[in-house]
Amino acid sequence: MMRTGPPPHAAADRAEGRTARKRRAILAAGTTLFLSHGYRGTSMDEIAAAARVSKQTVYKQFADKERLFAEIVTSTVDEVARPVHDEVLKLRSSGDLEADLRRLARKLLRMVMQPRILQLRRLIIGEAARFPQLGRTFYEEGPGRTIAALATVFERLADDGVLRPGDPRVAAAHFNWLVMSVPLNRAMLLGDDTPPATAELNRHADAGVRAFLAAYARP
Amino acid sequence: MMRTGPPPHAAADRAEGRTARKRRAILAAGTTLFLSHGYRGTSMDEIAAAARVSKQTVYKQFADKERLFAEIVTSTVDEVARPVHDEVLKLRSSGDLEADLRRLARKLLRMVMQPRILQLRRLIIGEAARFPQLGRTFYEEGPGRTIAALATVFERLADDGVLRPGDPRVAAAHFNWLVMSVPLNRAMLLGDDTPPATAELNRHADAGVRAFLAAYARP
Amino acid sequence: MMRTGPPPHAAADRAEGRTARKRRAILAAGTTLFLSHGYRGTSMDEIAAAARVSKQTVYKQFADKERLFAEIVTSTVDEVARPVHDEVLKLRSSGDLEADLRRLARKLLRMVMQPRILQLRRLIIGEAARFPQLGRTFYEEGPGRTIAALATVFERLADDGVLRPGDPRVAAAHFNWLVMSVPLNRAMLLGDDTPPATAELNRHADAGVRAFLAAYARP
Amino acid sequence: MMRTGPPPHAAADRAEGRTARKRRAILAAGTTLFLSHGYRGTSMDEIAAAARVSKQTVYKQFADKERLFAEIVTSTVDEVARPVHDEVLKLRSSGDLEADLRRLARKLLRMVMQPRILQLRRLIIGEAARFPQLGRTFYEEGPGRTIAALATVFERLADDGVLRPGDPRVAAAHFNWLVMSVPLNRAMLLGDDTPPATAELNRHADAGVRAFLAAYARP
DNA sequence: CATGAATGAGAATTCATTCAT
DNA sequence: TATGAATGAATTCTCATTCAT
Repeated sequence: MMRTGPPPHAAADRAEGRTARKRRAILAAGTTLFLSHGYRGTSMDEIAAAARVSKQTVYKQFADKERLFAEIVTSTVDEVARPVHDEVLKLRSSGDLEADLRRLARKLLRMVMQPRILQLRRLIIGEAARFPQLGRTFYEEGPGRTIAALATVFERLADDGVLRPGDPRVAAAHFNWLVMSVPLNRAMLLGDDTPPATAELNRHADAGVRAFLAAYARP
Repeated sequence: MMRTGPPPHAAADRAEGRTARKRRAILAAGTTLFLSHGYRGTSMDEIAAAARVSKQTVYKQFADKERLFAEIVTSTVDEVARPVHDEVLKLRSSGDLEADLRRLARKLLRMVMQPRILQLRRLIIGEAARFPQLGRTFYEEGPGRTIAALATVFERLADDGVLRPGDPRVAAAHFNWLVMSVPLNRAMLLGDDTPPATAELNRHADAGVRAFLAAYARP
Repeated sequence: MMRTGPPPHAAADRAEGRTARKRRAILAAGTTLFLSHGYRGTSMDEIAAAARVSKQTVYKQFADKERLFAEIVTSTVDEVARPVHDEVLKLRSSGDLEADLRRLARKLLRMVMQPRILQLRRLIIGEAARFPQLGRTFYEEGPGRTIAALATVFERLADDGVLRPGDPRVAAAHFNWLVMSVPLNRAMLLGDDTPPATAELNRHADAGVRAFLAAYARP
Repeated sequence: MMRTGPPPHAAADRAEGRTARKRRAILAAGTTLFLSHGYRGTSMDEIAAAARVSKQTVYKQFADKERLFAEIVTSTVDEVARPVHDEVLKLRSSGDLEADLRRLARKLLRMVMQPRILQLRRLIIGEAARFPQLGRTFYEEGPGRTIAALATVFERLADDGVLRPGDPRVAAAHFNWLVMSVPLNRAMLLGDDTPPATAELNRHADAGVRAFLAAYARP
């Protein structure tokens, strides 16, 4: 938001900004509505009204509902996947592996259990038949990327003799799902997006890490 | 409703049977359609047509679409959950724990990855916001029940010194998701319901069992 | 309209008749509207309203607008083409060829210049790009059939030495268009469907016949 | 419109030229679109987009869609009618009347069967109810003018004893339609604008001329 | 009781035309 | 003057549900 350099002409800025601003408003309104009422449960009328924009403007910016949906989902995936992945990349061995993994697991779990991500996951799963590409994108940018990054780390730890030898991708996947599966599946199915108490999430994370280390750490 | 004269048993039976048959036809048609096109993607017209029944008949049997949907999902959950649970109950220690768990894991995974169950899970997740009760039912009759049954078994195994002591419900949940999470999450998101080759599923099951035993078996 | 034979059950008749009656009302309303405002100039709403029928009923009977249009045009073509063709078939040599042809020409021209047929032809030509099949049908059932029937007659007349030898289909086409082209093209383009006075039409018909005989009759 | 200061000729010229160029672009785009999709099948948006011009510019130049359409059709009629009429005017008796008429007939028929003219005729006929004036213009500048010019020629030929005496306008109309009707009506109805092979057109033209001469030439 | 029709609303999308910048 | 947004209605088609026969 901080501008360095010469300020552009005010008029041009306002002119160019208006379209962009409307576009962003449409995306924001659509995101909220799609996430909470699903693809078919959201009408283009509602989106236009929520964005305080005419229906024509919506259709001028996005060819049709499918494409608006795809764009919204894709960009939301990007938006929510990035911080998760960043967290994985921050993993550094400090000597105390359990503490490190526990910190990571807690962080990841808390992120993944955010209402927005739960809704997004539910939305994508519910529309996977109609929009398989979106599911693929979510998988690759989400769990796929996390597991791949963890695998790289675990491979080094195995080389260093900290973890047992074996396919690091299997270990990574097991780590990921040991930490997340219990609360995540529960949330997916129960439709309750208010995140559980941090303490509870931590318990799940810690239990997962404990099982993971018992299975994969060098004795 | 009042019958005068001798009720011809055969006729009454046939009459009642016809109603029941139509009811079943509606449920069957609705199941197929809801599973493949979702709640909003399926119209009452389509269901009536597919069941070769008039719309009035549908509305005579089921108050409205929501109730028809709920009944269909509930009974489908029952139908698919029972064999899974039966499988868990068959678990008996034969002395070779790894072989026993492996057999169970393979069996469970193959069941859970059936197209019908994948579709059902997706349907329920996608509609969890509108029909939270259905998600709860699915959870309780599905993973919840499996994990609870496993927990009972694992508790005994811990008492017998075969498994390490600890909360058996955590162990059961970890077992369940170690076996299923990788292929299940992939299938949920990729929207591909053609089940993976048995060999591949077996690999996932076996890897899950191996990790589970490494983590939870008494050394 | 006269009924011979046993009158059907009143109830069944009324019941079966209702759907058929509505269907006919839709076709009638659609015919009028399409003929006078064209395909795009007529809305399904208008048709339903004019037929005093709900939109649903229209869509239950006809899958979509295109198919309703095709059905209407096809059946109107049948309806208007039959009497024209019947007229051609009535042609009999009475010894006075000129009188026979003149009578036929006048009859045909008067029929072809009926407002309904002019409108139909205009409608089909205007939509020929979108509905080429309809144009083909009109051509085959209309001019095509007339010319083919005339060709058969002319062939016999040539064999009898009344007409000059030569391709009878060319002679038939020339007869047809010599009689019709002048008033027909004028009407097509001027958009005026009030038929010219009979006297004027007769002049066109007679002039066409005269030219035809001068060209094709044995001297 | 009032210019103050020294008018930079170049700039003014460029400015005026730009407007004119845009106007021509709009006309060109509209012509293509109207000819191929009809009046109602073409939107002002499409025209503006195809002309690479803003919608405002279109409305600045043409009051509304009807007027734009009328202008386009009128000018297209002018454009396509002129060469046809020029051809008629070139008719000179070379002593061999049949050869002269045959050459003219072939030329005329080939012109009239150009895709652009077929489309234009279809467009005008299809919209004759809404835009009768356009049909009148087309008729007068097209067949009307051709026939009138031919009539002048035929009158002289009759005076010279080459053609039989009689109303030269009737002879001219018969000539015109004997040559054109068969392929033209076929094309109008079948909606196929790819012109028939020249050889086929020539056959139609020659057959028309032959019949015309048999009917109208002095023996 | 079951069929077809009706209802009344709402979906996505498009249109011609006009403001506002 | 020209651009994008807005308007406001219309179009095709579908839906869940309810009468009427």
